[in-house]
Amino acid sequence: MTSSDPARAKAPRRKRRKRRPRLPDSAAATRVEILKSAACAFRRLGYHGATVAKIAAALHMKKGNLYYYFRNKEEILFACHQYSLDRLLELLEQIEQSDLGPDERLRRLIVTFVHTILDELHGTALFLDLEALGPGHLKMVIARRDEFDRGMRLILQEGIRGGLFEQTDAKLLSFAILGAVNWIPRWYNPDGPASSQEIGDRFADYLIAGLRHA
Amino acid sequence: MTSSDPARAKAPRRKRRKRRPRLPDSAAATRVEILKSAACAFRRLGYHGATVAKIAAALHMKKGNLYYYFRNKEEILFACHQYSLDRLLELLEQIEQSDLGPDERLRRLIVTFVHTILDELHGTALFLDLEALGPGHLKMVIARRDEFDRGMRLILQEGIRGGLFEQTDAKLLSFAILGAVNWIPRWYNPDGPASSQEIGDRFADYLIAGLRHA
DNA sequence: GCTTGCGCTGAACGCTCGTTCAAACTACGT
DNA sequence: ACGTAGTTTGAACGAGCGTTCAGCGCAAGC
Repeated sequence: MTSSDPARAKAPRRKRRKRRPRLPDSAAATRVEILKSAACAFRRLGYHGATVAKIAAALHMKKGNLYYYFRNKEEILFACHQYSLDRLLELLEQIEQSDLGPDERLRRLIVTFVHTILDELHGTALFLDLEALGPGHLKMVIARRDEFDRGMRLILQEGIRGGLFEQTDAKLLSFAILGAVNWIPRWYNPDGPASSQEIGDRFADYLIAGLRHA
Repeated sequence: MTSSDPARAKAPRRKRRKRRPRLPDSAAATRVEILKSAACAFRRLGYHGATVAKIAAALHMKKGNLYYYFRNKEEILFACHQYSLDRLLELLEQIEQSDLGPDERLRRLIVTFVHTILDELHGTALFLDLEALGPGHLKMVIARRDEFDRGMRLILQEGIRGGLFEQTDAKLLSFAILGAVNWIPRWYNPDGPASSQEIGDRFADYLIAGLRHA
């Protein structure tokens, strides 16, 4: 017996949601498979360029079947973002609870960020195709993205206040770092000479060196 | 009989080109207006998300009129890339012909790059929506992009060889720099606190500082 | 006033895509 | 063997898109 269904009572906040099919647990693995295929297609072709038929074909499915697992295409995109943000915020929290110094925090953040994006998310650049999200989903994703931004900025400010880093605008710095990292999927080639570990290390070297006092 | 008759016999090399409308000179200004509107829409919505109707509406036109100036949507995208690459390669050549040192070369490249992208191209991130280009156009754009890449890498290698910059992989460095810069349009707000000049300066400070010897 | 050609429009066309759904298939408990 | 719940499919639909084109307004030249 399923225990009491939450949020069934009223929920006057939102428009009446269509009933969710309520999939069994065995479907979870397939859902993730779809997410990976979708993320890959979104990255290569953009949200509107990637058709549901292509996303399904990469898994040897027909497109109709995707609607057994997701309500629509936009929900797939949203789920991709949630999946990525889960990993990244989890990483951030780990670092915040550690007792490392600002430079070591930043290094771990960059190295693991690169590793996560390249190896686990198959090159899903973060913060992509945001405009295709519906207003409600967009708000959620932006809120969590800002949370990550803020965490990174805190590390930078900590380093600046402690005199470890040069005194500059932490906001611009964080944009520069995130830009360099988020751009990686555009040129990364898994069969190329540089491994994800190596890229993460070199990027961390470079991006942290620029912060230090001359 | 496999001779290559360039005129009309069979022309197996290229598909038969449709007649080019050959517009009068007065149309050149409107063409650029369309390019700017299109670039803006492509950036915000992606190539497939930006409809020709929206591109036209921003100029108070109807979509049919765009086909008086361009053969199709893909040609508009291609023209956007050519326009950007013209500016950027022009900038690169200016720098190469100067007698500045590697660090000053790189500074000028970054500062002017940022300024050009933000103020002149209205945030057209370079190398965007490449997958939407036809094979022929794609080849041209990639060739010119590589030319720019190579120019930047040369500056870096020059600095490394001269002992001014730390010894690392120039390719990865150039990717990091281009990523940081190309990501700017994603967060830049023209009405925000930071001007394009200021952003260019701070980015150049940071990105060059990371190269110097410790 | 008439012609000419540029700039532009409205309507129409195919085509592709997202989405729906009834039916079919599969694996398993009884 | 049968029923049932989980999963997949094929076909169909409607909307929206890129593209075409005949034709209209209009300004300049004769």
